[in-house]
Amino acid sequence: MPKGGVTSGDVARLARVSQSAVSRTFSPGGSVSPEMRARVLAAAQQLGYRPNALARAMISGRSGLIALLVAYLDNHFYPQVLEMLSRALQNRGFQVLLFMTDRGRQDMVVQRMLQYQVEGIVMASATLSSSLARECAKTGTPVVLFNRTVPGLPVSSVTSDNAEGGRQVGRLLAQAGHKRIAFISGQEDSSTSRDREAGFARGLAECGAAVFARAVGGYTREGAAQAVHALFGGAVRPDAVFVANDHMAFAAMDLLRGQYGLRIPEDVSVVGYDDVPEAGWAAYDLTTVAQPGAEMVEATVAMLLEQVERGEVSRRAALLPSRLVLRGSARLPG
Amino acid sequence: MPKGGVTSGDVARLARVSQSAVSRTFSPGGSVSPEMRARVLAAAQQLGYRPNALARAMISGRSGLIALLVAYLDNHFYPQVLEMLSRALQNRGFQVLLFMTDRGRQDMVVQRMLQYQVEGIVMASATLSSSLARECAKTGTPVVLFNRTVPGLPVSSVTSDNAEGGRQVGRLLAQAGHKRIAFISGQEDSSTSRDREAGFARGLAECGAAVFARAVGGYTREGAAQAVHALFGGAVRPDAVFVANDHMAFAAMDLLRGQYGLRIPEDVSVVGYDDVPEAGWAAYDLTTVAQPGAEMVEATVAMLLEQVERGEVSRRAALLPSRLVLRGSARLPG
DNA sequence: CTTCGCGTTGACCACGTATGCAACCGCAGC
DNA sequence: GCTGCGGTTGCATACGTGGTCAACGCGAAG
Repeated sequence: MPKGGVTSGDVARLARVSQSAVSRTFSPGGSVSPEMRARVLAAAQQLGYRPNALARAMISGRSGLIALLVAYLDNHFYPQVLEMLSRALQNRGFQVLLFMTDRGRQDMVVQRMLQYQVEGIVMASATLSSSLARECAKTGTPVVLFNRTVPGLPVSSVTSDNAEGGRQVGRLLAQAGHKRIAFISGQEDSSTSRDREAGFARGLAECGAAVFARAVGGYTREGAAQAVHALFGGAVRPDAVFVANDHMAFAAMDLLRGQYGLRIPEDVSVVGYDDVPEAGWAAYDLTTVAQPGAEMVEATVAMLLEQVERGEVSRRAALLPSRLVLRGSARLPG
Repeated sequence: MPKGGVTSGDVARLARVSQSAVSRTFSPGGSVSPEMRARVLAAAQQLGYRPNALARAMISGRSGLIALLVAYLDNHFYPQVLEMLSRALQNRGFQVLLFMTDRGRQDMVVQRMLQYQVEGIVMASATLSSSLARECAKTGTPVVLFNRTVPGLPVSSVTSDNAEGGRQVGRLLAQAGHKRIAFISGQEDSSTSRDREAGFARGLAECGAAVFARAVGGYTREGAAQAVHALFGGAVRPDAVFVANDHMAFAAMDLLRGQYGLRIPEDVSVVGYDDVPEAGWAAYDLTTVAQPGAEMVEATVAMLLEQVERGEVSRRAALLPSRLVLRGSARLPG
């Protein structure tokens, strides 16, 4: 029962070479003659040697670990992103250390990440306090906010153009002739929700329209349900709703059709945001704004790894274009 | 620019104590006098000291890392599991190292996990070759298969009672008076799909019925669509379908309603498996078999950590009860 | 006053690997 | 034949921490 402990020394002894030779054989760019390399590899193969990544990280100062912080996976945009991010980092030789925010203990989580000497941090659907950002900057650990911005922090961010996406939705609904256009927000303090709403209002204004009513959905199904009740429980109902993300839009559609007996889009148009896979499913067929998930992931990885390679944190922001996807849940202009 | 390098030695120098004292202060159970502990903590606070988890792992032989291997996150059962597993392990002081299977390079992935000295491995929706299983056993790394079994391997597994779940579905559909009951399988080589199908056939047989037709769905939406075409493209159509998981069932329902113009459950009953959140959404309202995700996660964590604590791998299997959830997508008996 | 014992502390080594440095070898140029 | 040089190799050290062991101080018991 060798408790997993075959070391470079063991390989060296079997191959009758020095431990340095083994190390050089497994480090790219090491100066090793072909015959020695062959002997070392043969011995390593025989013993089932595997370099200890932790020891390597200690001496080289490069752990190869990237921390990934996620708040929740209910919104299916994030599992998609998680999968793509993980694959991309894996292909570039990095490992993903996954953290789920435990509300309130967010600072603890970041401490744990730094204890593990992660080389970079990606925060998706999670906020970073300014004190934590400073702490990361002090240790030289680059941070990239995914799908979120926090002005004034020494961290980078990758987002899609939420304002422009919202604006296009506003123009679409106004030009389709809707008269009472409502908005269901996400979390009020999130930059995505604010930007989408601001763009939405601008798009409406450009067409001489304005927001008829608004309610807070908080990015949850329950919140969306309450928002729908608030907007549709009164005497005069909206004839169109822009919901801050698809996840809430599905809840809203279920409720509008099931409980309020409304037809979509005949009685009310519904537009979402994200273009998660379910938006394309026949049961919802949701008109929405597509976030360029793949491009956002690619930008995140590029931005993060560039800082890792250069060894210094910088503060950049990538803003990727979003795209309106017309489906059947909203009336079309003309 | 102190490149993140404040060590226990730095703290010791500032507090005018030995490095051992700092180590003892941060190791639970260390013999330290109150005043020394206070001085050390003050110095650590002042310098922003954070113990290096990698160095600690090297000397203690306990990395605190658990590898989590996932194949895909399209099926929303897995994001849920991922979130719960991650939270549970996090709360017990372990960190999750996430890996996505890159088809074909699965052995490489396991090698990487072992290089990082993970203390345990959870494989969800991913298979383990027998050679890899032996390699893990050799290093003393416990492995738990989640929602999958592979007989004959020296690894543990946690599943729900797929056979019993399938049996209940069989009885339900037979007793509801359906005459042409079809089945859409998942991946043919997966234990979940095989068990569900076997139980399903048994449940039907108990009521004097039998499977009318079957097709392979492969656990993907595309595969499910092809299966639906295969089953419903002919002259005589099934009047009930048991789909091996919810993810495919949604695709089937979309197609049956949209393309075949069938009403659910009046023209055809549809039953799924997993009880993912969308199954409860009004647009689908899917009768399905609930897998006890929370309990499965709890069992996985308990089983894995028990082996980690005891320091030896064992081969156990947990089989948790599943529960039929009656909703509106299938006719009821009587 | 001596001795014993307990609680605390520090010097030292180990974990497994990467790397600077010196030593070594062989070969070409003079 | 001697010198110099490029390519290899081994020795020793460092990374940051946990644990072992001996030393130390101090109070209590004899």
